[in-house]
Amino acid sequence: VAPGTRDTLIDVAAGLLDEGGVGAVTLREVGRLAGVSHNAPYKHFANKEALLAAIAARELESQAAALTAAARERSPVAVLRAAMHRYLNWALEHPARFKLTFGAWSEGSDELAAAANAAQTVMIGMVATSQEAGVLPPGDPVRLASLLRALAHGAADLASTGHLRADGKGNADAGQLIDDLFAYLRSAASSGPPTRTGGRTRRAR
Amino acid sequence: VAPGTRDTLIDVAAGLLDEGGVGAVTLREVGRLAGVSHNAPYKHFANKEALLAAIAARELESQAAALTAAARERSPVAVLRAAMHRYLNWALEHPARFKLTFGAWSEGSDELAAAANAAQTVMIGMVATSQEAGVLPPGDPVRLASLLRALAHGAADLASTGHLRADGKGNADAGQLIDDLFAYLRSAASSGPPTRTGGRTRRAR
DNA sequence: ACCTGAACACCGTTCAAGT
DNA sequence: ACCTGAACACCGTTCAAGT
Repeated sequence: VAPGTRDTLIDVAAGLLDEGGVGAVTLREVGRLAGVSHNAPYKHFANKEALLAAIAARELESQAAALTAAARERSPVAVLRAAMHRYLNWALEHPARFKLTFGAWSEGSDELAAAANAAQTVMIGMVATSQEAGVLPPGDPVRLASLLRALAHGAADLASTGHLRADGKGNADAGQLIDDLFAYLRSAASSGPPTRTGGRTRRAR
Repeated sequence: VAPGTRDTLIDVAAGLLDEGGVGAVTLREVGRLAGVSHNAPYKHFANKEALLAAIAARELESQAAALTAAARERSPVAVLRAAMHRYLNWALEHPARFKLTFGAWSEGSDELAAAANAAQTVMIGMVATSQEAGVLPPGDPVRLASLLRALAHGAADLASTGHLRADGKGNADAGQLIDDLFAYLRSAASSGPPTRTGGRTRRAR
C-alpha cells in the first residue's frame, strides 16, 4: 500500500528533524526529498507549522500506543516506572522530536490533545491501582499522576539538553531520579495509615 | 550611564521575544528598534544565535542572583520551596524566555554554564542543610537537588505550554506539585532512622 | 572601534495555470 | 484532486567602504 504523498512528507520531515533540528526542516527540502515540487506540501498541510504539528501528533500517538500496550504486564507500578523510563529514552534518542512535540501547539490541532489525553487517562488508572495496592501514597490520582509526569518530563528535558550534568564530578543520571521518586513515594505510602485524612496532604475530591 | 549599544540590543531582543516568541526576534527589527542599521548587531554578536544566548545568560544570572539573595531567610527548606515556586512563576510569566534559556546552548558560551553552576551549588548546600535538619531524606545531596530541579523544571515547562490541564475537569496546579513533593519527601525523611544504610535507596559517596 | 548600504542566497507563502 | 513554475516579501549573513 503505497505510503501516499502526505505520509511521505511527514516521514521526510521527521528525518530532517532528527538530523538537523527544527531549523533543518524546510518545505523546499522536504519537497525535494519527497520527489515533488517545493510547494506541493501546501496541498496536504495548511503551512509549515501544520506539517510540524503532524509530526508531533504521530509521536504522541505512538507514545500513547506504547503505554497502553505495556499495560498488560506485571504490577501497575512496574508498568508506570517502565513507562517513565521509556519516555526518558525517547527524549534522549530523539531530542528534536521531543522538543517539538511539547513545543508550539498551544492553540493546536485536536489530534494532539486527544493523544495526550488518552495517554494520561491510562496513567491515572495505573496510579489509582497502585494506590490501592499501598505502594503509592493516597490522594487524588490525577494529581499524583501529574507529579510523576512532571518529574519524567523535567528529567527528560534537562537530560536531553545536557543540563543535568552541571556539577564537576558525578553526573546525576536522569533514570536514577525516576527510581528515587518511586522509592520516596513508596516510603511515604507506608509511613502512615492510608486512611487518615489530616495533616501533610490535602485530599482532593 | 548610557546603556551602550550592546545592552540596548539585548533589551530590544528580549522585548521582541516576550511579545512574539523566538520567531519574532529578527536582527533587522532589533536593529530598527535600537536605532541602528540592520547589521550593526554583527559588531557586538557573532550572529543571531549569539544574541539569543546573551539573553539566556542574562536570565540565568538574574535567576542565580535571586536564589542567593533569598538564601538569607527562614529555614533552608522554606527557601528551597520558595525558589522552586519562583522558578515556576518565571516560566509562566515569561514562557518564551524560559524556553529559550533551556533550549539551544548545548555547545555554548561559558557565561551560561557558570551561571547555571552557581545556582545549583547554592541549591545543593540548602538541600544538605535540610537533610541534617531531618526534613529531607538522607542520601547524596547532589542527587536529591537534581530531583527537585527536575520536578520544578518539568512542572514549569508543562505548565507554561498548557500541557498540565489535559484532563476535563480539575486542572492540576503546578505549584501544588512542588508542595506535594516536599510533603512526600518530609514523610519519607521521618519514616525511618536517618542513619540506617540499607534498603530502599543506595547511598552515594 | 563602530556603523552603513548594497548585495547574495535562502525561505515561507501565494497565484495562475496545468492534468 | 493534485501538482508545477514563477513571483513576492522577508531574513541571516557578508563585504566594501565610510568616520
